[in-house]
Amino acid sequence: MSTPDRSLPLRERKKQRVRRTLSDTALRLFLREGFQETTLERLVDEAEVSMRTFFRYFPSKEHVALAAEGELWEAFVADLCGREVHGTLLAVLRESMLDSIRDMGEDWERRFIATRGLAARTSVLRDFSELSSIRVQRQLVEVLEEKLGIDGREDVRLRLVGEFALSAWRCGAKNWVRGGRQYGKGRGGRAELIRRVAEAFDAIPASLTMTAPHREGDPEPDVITSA
Amino acid sequence: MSTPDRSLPLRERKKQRVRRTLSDTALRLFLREGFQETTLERLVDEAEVSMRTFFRYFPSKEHVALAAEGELWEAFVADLCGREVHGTLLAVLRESMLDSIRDMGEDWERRFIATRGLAARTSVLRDFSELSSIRVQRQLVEVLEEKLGIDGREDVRLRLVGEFALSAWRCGAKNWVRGGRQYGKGRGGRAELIRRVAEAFDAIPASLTMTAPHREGDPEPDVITSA
DNA sequence: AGGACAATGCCAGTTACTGGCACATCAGTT
DNA sequence: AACTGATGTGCCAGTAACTGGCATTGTCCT
Repeated sequence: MSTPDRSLPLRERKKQRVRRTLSDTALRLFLREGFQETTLERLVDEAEVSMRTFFRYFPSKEHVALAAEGELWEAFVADLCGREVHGTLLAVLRESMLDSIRDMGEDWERRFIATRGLAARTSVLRDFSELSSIRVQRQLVEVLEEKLGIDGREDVRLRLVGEFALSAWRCGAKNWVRGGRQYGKGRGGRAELIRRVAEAFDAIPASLTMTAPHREGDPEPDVITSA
Repeated sequence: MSTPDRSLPLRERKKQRVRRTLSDTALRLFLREGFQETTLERLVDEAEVSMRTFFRYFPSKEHVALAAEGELWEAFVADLCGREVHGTLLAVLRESMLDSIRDMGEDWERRFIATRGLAARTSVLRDFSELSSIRVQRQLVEVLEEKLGIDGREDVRLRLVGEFALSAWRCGAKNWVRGGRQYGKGRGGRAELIRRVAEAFDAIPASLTMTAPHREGDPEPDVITSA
């Protein structure tokens, strides 16, 4: 339940505590009673802050539910900003993303797993989560444009690379949730998440040339046409 | 402003007319006064239906604004369902998407352009549009799973292919809007859209191996590492 | 013409979210 | 310790998207 850093000014510590109380309480209530079913009124009552204050910390009900995910994206963008770019851009994004996951605090893992479990059974949160990933992709491209001096509008490839990185994330994360459920506790931790996302990144080249498997009754396939 | 098909039963024609009135009025009002600024009350008043009826036609304010886009996705999924799969999946998706754009009705083009212009200056609509594209991607993968007898959870590549197709769409459409604005009227039509999306599809392979351009002051780049 | 069914309108309610202002709390200064 | 400016919080009243229920109207079929 990590206490705020002692060295920070009192005011700052207090803010962090409020924020944390809100997202923890939210996660607890949402998991127990459902996201849609829990009203914000109930939440702010439980967390003992006014509704007005809630909205000073989170811009929406969805944001507080997926706070852990938001923190990851913040870290990811920050990591990318301070990273030297060598080799293929896709490889850079891959490393940056994996490192970001690795470097999240100890407590983050637990919260993120809960968050994902919640999203898995709440369609509006699934939507919101995917939307967030697209927003991150936009930021990503902006960072790269800045770093490389390329205009993403001139060179389509830049945007595409951004898309692919987040595509890999979405696929990896999706399979991670599923795997976690299937193999019970112990699995489904951070290491497994990293493995899944890396796996998705690595599958990218092969997916481009993927063809329909030959099933009985099908006519003979033509020569493979250009992608 | 295309009148509903004479052969359809009266009831059906009436429904189509209401639907059309709603989306046309919405587009007109939103373009003139802004999406956020126009309340649904104003819209249903203008279209002369009750608010309750509005929600029987469109599940949200966003949906009516982006109705034209929704129609495209509907057509796309339908096209893919009735399509034989030969060659690489990505090529199939590419053709299916381009054909769908080509086959949309005459009137669609005008509405779609307006729709996109609106989305370009309304952040919540941009978000919603991208979210829609992700939803389509989900459907797409389901269709392919069905057709090919592959489980997307077993083979990551399937989901990735779906992601790439819609990535290409997003990039292509984005550049299309920009290009349309830049070169004035005449350009920015359907043919141009198709060209842009095709261009994005074609840039996919090259984007995987894209590296940072060499800028003065940079150290010598290493050998390209594996993606 | 008349019954079945589909679409619409009306009304009253819920809930996420916002602006404005008064009040409280904290940091730095004297 | 009191003073001050800044920063954070609570309260209140409001808006606007969306929903359920039921009576009413319109369309189809025989």
